[in-house]
This record gives sequence, C-alpha cells and structure tokens, in this order.
Amino acid sequence: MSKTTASDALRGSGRVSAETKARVLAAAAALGYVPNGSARHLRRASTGTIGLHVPEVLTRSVYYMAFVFGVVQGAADNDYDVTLITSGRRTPRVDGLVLGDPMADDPLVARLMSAGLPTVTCERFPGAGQADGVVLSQHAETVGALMDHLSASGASRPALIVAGDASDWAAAVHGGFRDWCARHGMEPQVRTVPFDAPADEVRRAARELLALRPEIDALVCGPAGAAAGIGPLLREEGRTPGRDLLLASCVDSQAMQLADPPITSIDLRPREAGVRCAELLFDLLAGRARPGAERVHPIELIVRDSTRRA
Amino acid sequence: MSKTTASDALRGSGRVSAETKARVLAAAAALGYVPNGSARHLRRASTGTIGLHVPEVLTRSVYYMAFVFGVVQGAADNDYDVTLITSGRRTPRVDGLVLGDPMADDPLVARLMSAGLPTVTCERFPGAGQADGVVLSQHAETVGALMDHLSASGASRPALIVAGDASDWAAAVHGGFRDWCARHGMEPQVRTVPFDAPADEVRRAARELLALRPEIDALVCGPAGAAAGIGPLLREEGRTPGRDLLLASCVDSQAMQLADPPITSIDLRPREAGVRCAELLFDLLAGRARPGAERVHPIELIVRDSTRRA
DNA sequence: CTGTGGTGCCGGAACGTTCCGGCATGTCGG
DNA sequence: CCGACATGCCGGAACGTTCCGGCACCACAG
Repeated sequence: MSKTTASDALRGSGRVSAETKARVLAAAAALGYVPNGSARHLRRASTGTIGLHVPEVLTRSVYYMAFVFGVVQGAADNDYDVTLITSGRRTPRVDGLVLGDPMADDPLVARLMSAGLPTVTCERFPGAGQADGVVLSQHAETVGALMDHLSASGASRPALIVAGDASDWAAAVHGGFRDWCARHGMEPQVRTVPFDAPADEVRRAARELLALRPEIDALVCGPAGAAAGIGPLLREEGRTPGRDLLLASCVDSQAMQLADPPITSIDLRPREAGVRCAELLFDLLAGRARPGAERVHPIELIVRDSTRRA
Repeated sequence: MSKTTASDALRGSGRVSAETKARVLAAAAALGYVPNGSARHLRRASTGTIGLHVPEVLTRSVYYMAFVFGVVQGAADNDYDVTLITSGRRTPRVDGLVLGDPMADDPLVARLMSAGLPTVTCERFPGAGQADGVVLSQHAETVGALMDHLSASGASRPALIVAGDASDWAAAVHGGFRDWCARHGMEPQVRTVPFDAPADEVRRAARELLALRPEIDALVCGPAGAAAGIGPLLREEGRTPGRDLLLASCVDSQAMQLADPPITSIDLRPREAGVRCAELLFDLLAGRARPGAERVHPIELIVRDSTRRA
C-alpha cells in the first residue's frame, strides 16, 4: 500500500481497483485521517482560501453582515475558506478576492485591485481599472420604480439624501434619481452626506433640507438605517410621515420594518449577492467565466405605509 | 548565498552578519519576494489562521459585525488570518478558535468545542465543557446598575423581555434582573422570547405583557434593536415612553441613539471584546496564559432620555 | 508466439520553507 | 603554539501531499 495509491483512492483520481479503494477509505475513516491543507496547497500551488473585504462601516452593518455570510456560504459550497481582509495587513495569500462595495478612495481597495489576483466586486469599482468579475444590481432603475411609486402616491417635490459618489451604489442611486426627475420635469433636490455618516448627521441634513425647501413632499434616504431616525424628526417639525411627507429608504432593514410608520424601501438581498459574488469568483478561477464578466443580481422594492398616504 | 542564509536574514534568526542581512533584504525587496505561506505552515505545523464563529442572527448584526472586526484586528496584530466558520463545513484547519456567544443548542458550536483546538469564547459556553479561555463581561452587575438607575428614576414595577437561557449573556441578564428584584423586594416580571426573535415578535411580547400587567412602569429589553420598535407601540397604547413608562435596552446600537426618545442602554463595546478574545487566544497559543483563563471585558451603562423622566 | 493496449499499483521527485548539524575562519587566553 | 569558543555561512533533510513515469500482469488480435 503506497502513499500514491492511498492518495489516489482518497481523491478518486488515478487507477485504483474498487476493492483497494474501499480498503483505503475504511482505513482512513478508522484512523481519523485528515489531509494536511498546507501540504496540499503547497503542492497544488493554491491556498484554498479567498479574501473578502467590505467597507468597515457599522451603519451598514446589517447589509454587510448578510453579505459576508453569503460569501462564506458560496465559498463553502466550493470547499473554500474565506478570510477577512481589513486594513493594515500585507496582501494576504489567497486565490482570489471578493470586494463588497469597493470605494474609490479606499487605499486598501486600491492595493487589492492591483494585487493581480482574480477579483470580483459587488457593484463596479468607481476608481481606475475594473475587476475580473462584477456582480451588480439595477439600482438606478429600481430608484426609478420607487420614484414612479412616490409620484403615483401624489408626490411632486421629491428630495434625496445620498452618500457622495465614492461608491458605485451611491452614484447609481444619485444618477437614477436625477434621471427620473429630468424625465418627469421635476427639479431634483439632492443633499449628499459622507458614506459612513452617522444617523444624526443624516438627520441634520434632512432638517436643513426641509428648512430650506419646505415644499418638499417626498424624501428618499440613501444611507442604511438613517431613514428610521427621520420619522421622529418630522413629527418634531409638525409633519406627518406617510401623509404630508412620503418617506423611503434605499436600503431595507429591520429598522425600516419597525419604524413608525414602516418605511418603504429597497430590499438589496445582500446574502444572495454574497453567494453570487463567490460563485462568479469560482467560475472565473475554474475558467467557466471569462474576465470582464458581469452578472445582474435582482433587488426589490418593498412598499410600506410610509408612502401609501393611506 | 544559500537559501538558509536568506531565510535566516529575512526572519532575523540564526547567525547572519549585518552586511549580508542588508543585501538579502534589498534583494528580496527588489524581486518582490513574498514567502509562501503554505510551505511555511507545512514546515512549522501551524496554519497561521484562527477560526471565528458567531451566531448567524441578523438582528444582532451590528454587535457581531463589530465583534468580528475586533477579532480580525487582534489577529492581524499577531500576523494571523481569520476565517469565518459557518455550518456545513468540515472542521477547518486552523490553530485556534474564537466563538462569539456560543449557544448551548448550536450543534456546530458543540462540534467546535470538542474539536480539541485551543478555544476562546466570548461569554461562557452554557453547554457541557468549557473553553480554554473565556472573555466575559459583568452583565448581571450592569443590569443591576441599570435597575438602580430605573429605580432612582421612580420605577417600582419593572419588567424584562429577554432571550431564553441558551446563551450565557441572556442567562446573565435574566439572572441579574431577578436578583436585583429579589434584593429590592420587587416581583420580577419576565417574558422570554427566542434568541433570534424578529422585532415584531418582541413587540408582540411587549404588548401582551403590558396588557396583562398594566401597572408595569419600566421595561428592559434584552434583544438588540428590539427596544427601538417599542416606542411606537407604547404611543399607540396611549403611553409615553420616558415618562409613564421607562424604557431601556441591554444592547446599545445606533437605533437606540436614534429612537424617539433615545433609549438608555448598555454599551457592550463589541469591537474591544473581539480584540480581547483574539489576544487571549494568542496568549494561550504562546503559553502566556494558562487553560482556564478568564478575562473581564468592561461594559458601560449609557443613560438617555427614555429613562430620565425629564 | 508476438505485439499492442489496458489495468493496478508504485517509487521518486517536487512544491518552498525551516531546522539541525557541521565546516571554515577568526580571536583569545593559557 | 595549541585548545576553546564564537561567528558566519551552508548542505541536507524534513514537513505531507500530488504528479509523472514506469513496472508487472493480463487479455486479445494478428
């Protein structure tokens, strides 16, 4: 019984008789044999691991956490591990990278994008160069659908609070809003805040916007979770969210469901997005997809009382 | 120039003259040499990686996301990678494990706890056996402090909504509440919900509790984020949170800050907790800590308007 | 009987690093 | 001048796996 035969039997490669194979498997099980990953990876010149980076923005944490779990699931399905990459560390030894919402001004993202590794981004990279694979959603179109809905509910002076254009997602939301307004002959009111703006900053932005333009009758919030803080603000100012001012969020979360009234928002299906990113990366690694591949990940508008004007 | 000399120079081990060392470093930098992790780990019989598991509960996502980033930071400081472990995968090849809030009834946690790897848990494992290291916080005591504060604000009929005792944290909150009530001669009103209860379930629990016991004048919420959904509920029922019913949460988050009124809560400092878990694990791996070590991680009560009865 | 091809198994080399022991050379005290 | 010891460098083995080529055997056609 040579190591070669054992190896072949365990991996199902080479030429091994059924009987020998059964004996090897039985022995391996009895001895509790576990192949040594380092040795295997050394020999195969692969690491069995992919790297994952997401912006370290706690205000979007529900979204990113679900995304991370999705990537891990997709990797596990392909017998791969996932290691998290945060700033500081030297470029890690991985076979490929998944970058969630890569931001143009993130130096770590820039380094990872130019590391020469097969890379998939969730949303396009707004900086120089493009990843080998991109999973993207139709944010602009869905914001358009949201606007159609707000318009149907009677809004004619919509405003948007959105993160600056450092992320592709924010840019798409921004662009979708402006396009829709242009197509419908409405003047777009837009206020930008930092990507990681804490909610009270968003709240302050909303207050200023409404003071400046009291005629606004619908407010769309980009930053996740922030819309939840706006209802109370509106009431303070004597407005009734859902009646004289429609309120919507571009990122669904439990907070939107729980707000008073519950807030219409866009469900980005982050977990599925993560799975799709991993799948695309493995398709690239296996040659099943060509560099430059783009895949669309569906998202969904969820209408709630905050825009029903019931 | 032999490989041995190069290796010694790069790692600072062995006997190498300063001049040779400088030449080696220069050459390595010029060639862009990166040591091969698989080969190194094969030789050293270590993986350079620790595994991290957290309950896959999106309602606590802000907490766990911060915790995860903390662990990654602590690992990076020790030149280690972190791979995420979720169900399904065979026991991964790692040098140690960090388990966040291990639950007694999680089969994956049971498997990991008995994998024979150096293990650190954040909070004790409520099942059989104990990890080699535990990072824990004084939840019961802090809940006591919260109760002192509620009592000082005039509450005399407190109630608690908390997850069942599957997690050590929930058990500590529960126990701390009951102890305080016993010490102060008050009847403890407790309602338990599942650990991963969605917020509307918590809301329903609160509604039933208040219908059953209208005399309740202070409500403490265990599940993260859930308290935010309770304010609107109270208003619906004609109560005013912060005045005729004090409201507090055992887990701080942005939602607590943003709620109307802002909700008094306990800041669990999850990121620091993650860093401490990683540190303890590396101390164990390096023999700087003995198996059985326990370290206390400080948490903090944050008082806001929901309990000020201003 | 010979050549051809398939099957089952195996030995040895290779992946890139680290570690052990050893060989020169130099220094210094006796 | 000789032994003892330190310094600088190196060769070879080892970690556990996978892969390439080869050997022995058998079946079968010509």
